[in-house]
Amino acid sequence: MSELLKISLPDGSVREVERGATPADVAAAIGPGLAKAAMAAKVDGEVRDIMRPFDGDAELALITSRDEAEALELVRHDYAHVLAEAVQALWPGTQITFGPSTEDGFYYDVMAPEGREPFGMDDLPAIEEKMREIIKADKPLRREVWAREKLIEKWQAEGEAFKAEWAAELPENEELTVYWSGDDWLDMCRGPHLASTGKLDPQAFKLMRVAGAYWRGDQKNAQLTRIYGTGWLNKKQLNAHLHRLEEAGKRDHRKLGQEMDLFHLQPEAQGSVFWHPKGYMIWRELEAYMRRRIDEAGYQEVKTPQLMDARQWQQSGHWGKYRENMFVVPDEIPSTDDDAPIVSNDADMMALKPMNCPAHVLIFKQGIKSYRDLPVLMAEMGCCHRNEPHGALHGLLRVRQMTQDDGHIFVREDQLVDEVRRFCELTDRVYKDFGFESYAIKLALRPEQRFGSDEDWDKAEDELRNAVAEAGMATEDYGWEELPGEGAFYAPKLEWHLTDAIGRTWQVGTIQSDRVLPERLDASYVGEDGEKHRPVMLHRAVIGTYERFIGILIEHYAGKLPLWLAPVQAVVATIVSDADDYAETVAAQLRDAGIRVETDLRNEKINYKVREHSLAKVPHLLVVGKREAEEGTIALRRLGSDEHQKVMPLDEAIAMLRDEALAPDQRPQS
RNA sequence: GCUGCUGUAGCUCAGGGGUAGAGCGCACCCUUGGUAAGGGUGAGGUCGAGAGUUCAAUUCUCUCCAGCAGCACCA
Repeated sequence: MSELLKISLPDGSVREVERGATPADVAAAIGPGLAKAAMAAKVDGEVRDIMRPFDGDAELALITSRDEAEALELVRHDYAHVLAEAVQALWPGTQITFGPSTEDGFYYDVMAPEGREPFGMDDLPAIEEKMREIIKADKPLRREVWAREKLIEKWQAEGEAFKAEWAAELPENEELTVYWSGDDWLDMCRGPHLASTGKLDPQAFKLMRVAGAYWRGDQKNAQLTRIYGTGWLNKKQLNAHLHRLEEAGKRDHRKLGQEMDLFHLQPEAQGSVFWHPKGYMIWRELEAYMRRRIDEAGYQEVKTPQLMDARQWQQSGHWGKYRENMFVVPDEIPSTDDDAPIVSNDADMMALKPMNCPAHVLIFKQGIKSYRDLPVLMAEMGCCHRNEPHGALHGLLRVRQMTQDDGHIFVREDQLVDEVRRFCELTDRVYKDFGFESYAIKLALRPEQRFGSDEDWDKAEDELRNAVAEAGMATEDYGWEELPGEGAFYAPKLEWHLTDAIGRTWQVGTIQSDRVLPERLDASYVGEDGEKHRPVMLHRAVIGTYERFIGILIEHYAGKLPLWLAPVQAVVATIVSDADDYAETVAAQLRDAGIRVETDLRNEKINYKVREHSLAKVPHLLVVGKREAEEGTIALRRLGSDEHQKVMPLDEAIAMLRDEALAPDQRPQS
């Protein structure tokens, strides 16, 4: 057997190296520049330490900072380890658990020593300082394979209960590795890592915040302190990231909602929105648009009760599986006697609806349905209440009173896939109308807590999978992914996700195929054979809820809503008070043409008015002075336009604005 | 719900054991100005709520409430 190994490089060349050689040796043989730049190695497609010897002949690609995705992943993982080492150096007795890289940085979950409070923001500067020390010490990171028993023993001896538990539970066939940092600290880790801590840039990371996180993501377990950081290849990248965060903060719908006077929230109605006139105008336009879209798609709109008796919710199954999230109301006249309880202990219960589905089944059940009547497409702008945990509430994106663009499609088995596919097309059309060029579709599979047989779930999951495939959307372009355990208790879900200003994704659209509820509420139709059959019920929403969707729209457009959605579409601003009468005329004519217009006749300079309305994100500013009043023109200034103004006859301006203010579905097809 | 941070004028924020400040906004006055802040005067605050320590608390301590970030949960 030859002692020389054949290492093929990306350029096709092959180098021979001694057994025991490492990718670092190859890099050094190629040139000192590469030796310095090489961070890790891709050996037969697997990213490995640059100091780890080859196992045999291999294909090798060296990873440098030019392979940005891989390089970032490596440094972030290393920052996480340095973070853990720093925390233990500062506070001996701290337990360490788990610390991966993330989208833009890293975190490490730790448990403060017994008797010490969880780490807080005040501790971060000291940790950062210690991390810099460790980086500057340029400690070699050395990989070793350990026997499981030895590893568990070590963790137990050091009081690392979490690590010990984890080491014991790693799969039998997995090789357990540790990484030494210098000679005095080690962590159990699969790797890979850089050759030494000194490869990190001490100025390219920043600890961002601390938060609680449950051990293994389970609320029943101990809560650890998660220390988050952002980490980059160099300081320039770090600063660019911090700048991006700042910019994203400016798009926050809560901030814009206040600045633009769209809505507010207050403690007396936690999680429920006070829509101001301007914010509600967006809602009205959105609702009108959705009505046109669902009319066109063949839905019939209904309206169903807010309050229903607990018995109804018991029958639908919500009482058993969803009660924690429901607002329950006693069905009793409240006592006005100061000495008596407001309601008796055994009052009958009602509940505000958390979903519209049971009520829609009740409508479906009125009268007898023939197989010819199916599919029945029922829609409701359904206002629902869900008793969400306080910590979950988030502006418009997570509320307790929400209005869904809900709908239920009752189908025969043979119609199911086709209807799901049609729905995929509807969502695509709607999202594109709002300029969402990319979104993600995910399939949430059966959860642990569920109704129905495994066969039904197999079938339901397959149907959704197939429908998306038929629509051509089960691809990477659509972020296609399956999420085990994430489905609703009654059905698997297809989910459509959009992204907010700082990159968090939110579910908006969904469709779920459900055989449970029609069964529980005994919905049926008469088939061709004259027998009773169960319809399948598709629960679906396109924009999800008006609250969330408007929140996402505000962030998506950074407040600069397209003309058709803008609450104030135009402002007529005067330069001199002599033009006041003319400005009123202009505004009146625009109003007659259906444009939402305001006048600004204040005793202020035009500069001031331009600035103010620009900041208020009014799409069009119509400036009128003496000249325009005499000539019957206006000077139009568009928000965000480079050209300053365009003087045009009033008629022309009105016709133009009227055309531009049409919703996407009302525009002539080009 | 859990962990951490925060709560001072309509908004953004400074301050600090002895009853409170700025800028913007608002009101009034002067100014009629041609495309991103003209000038002046003035009004406006139980310093999130409650309790404790103190001669004295907006400031220190505790409890609660709310907001923010994350976790868990979810549209």
